[in-house]
Amino acid sequence: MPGRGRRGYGAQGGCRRRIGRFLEPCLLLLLHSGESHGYELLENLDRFGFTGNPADSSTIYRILRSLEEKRFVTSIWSEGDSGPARRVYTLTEEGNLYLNTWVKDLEETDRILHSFFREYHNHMEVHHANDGETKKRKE
Amino acid sequence: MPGRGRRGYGAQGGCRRRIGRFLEPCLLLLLHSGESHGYELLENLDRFGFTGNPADSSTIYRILRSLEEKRFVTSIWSEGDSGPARRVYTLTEEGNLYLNTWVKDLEETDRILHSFFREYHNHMEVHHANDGETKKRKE
DNA sequence: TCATTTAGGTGCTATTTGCACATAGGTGAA
DNA sequence: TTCACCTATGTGCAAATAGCACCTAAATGA
Repeated sequence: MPGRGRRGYGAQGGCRRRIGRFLEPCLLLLLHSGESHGYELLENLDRFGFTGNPADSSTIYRILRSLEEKRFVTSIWSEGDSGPARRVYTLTEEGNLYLNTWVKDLEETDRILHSFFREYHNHMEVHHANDGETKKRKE
Repeated sequence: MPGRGRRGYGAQGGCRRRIGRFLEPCLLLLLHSGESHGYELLENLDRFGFTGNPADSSTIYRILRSLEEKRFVTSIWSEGDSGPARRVYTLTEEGNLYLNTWVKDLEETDRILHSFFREYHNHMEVHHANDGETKKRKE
């Protein structure tokens, strides 16, 4: 394999395939259903089957701000009929496209994850089969 | 919901469920098959269905060192019959247990990922159905 | 001799995240 | 009316992670 230890790696930008920032697509999907604000989104994240709490509220607010910087959402302040003012976010057309690329990326992540499970179970099957043989030989 | 925006979140350590450091379980699994060194492990990572290259070599070497710090692997220098010396890693019993907890964690990640897909396809189905109705009304 | 392969590493920087904490309006009970 | 609590949005800081550029060095072969 040519010069693998040195540099290069194809200059495609490396392998960023992981579920860091996984909350981002969750928020985008929630916003696809209609505009909402941070605190409400935080509560609705429960739907995504996180065990326990999905994230710190600061993370949610920061992700929403970064989405706005990237023009994937817009926001306006809204004086509600009760409680303090809310920053209400709306998904943009670009945000919708971004959600689609996230989904494709997560499908790829899913494939990689399952190839790990395949390797794991395959190996463990053989491993345990060998265990059995060892036991047989010992008998 | 009580004081969700403030602090707390159960003090269980938050939600770290993601595939950051996903290479770690891959390396552990490879080492479960038998001792190996960094460069060889790098080549064998291909098995895990990464599209393109899995990672920078520096990442691999650093993960292996951190695994050793945590006593999940041990290493010795080995003067091979060809090429420069290699640092050969061996999985420990603790490392084996750590691999098992990784697998459980990844299975949970898989569940969360699929609950996202379920939400997504569910929502998009309804969304497109509504599109259809809108079109009908326009006709 | 000299480029290349094999092998293992360091330094720097950007990003992400969790935790603690700040701020502030609204609501209801004592 | 005071005070606790809920709703709502944020900042500051530290640790972990990862990519990229770069360094070192032995072996190999043209």
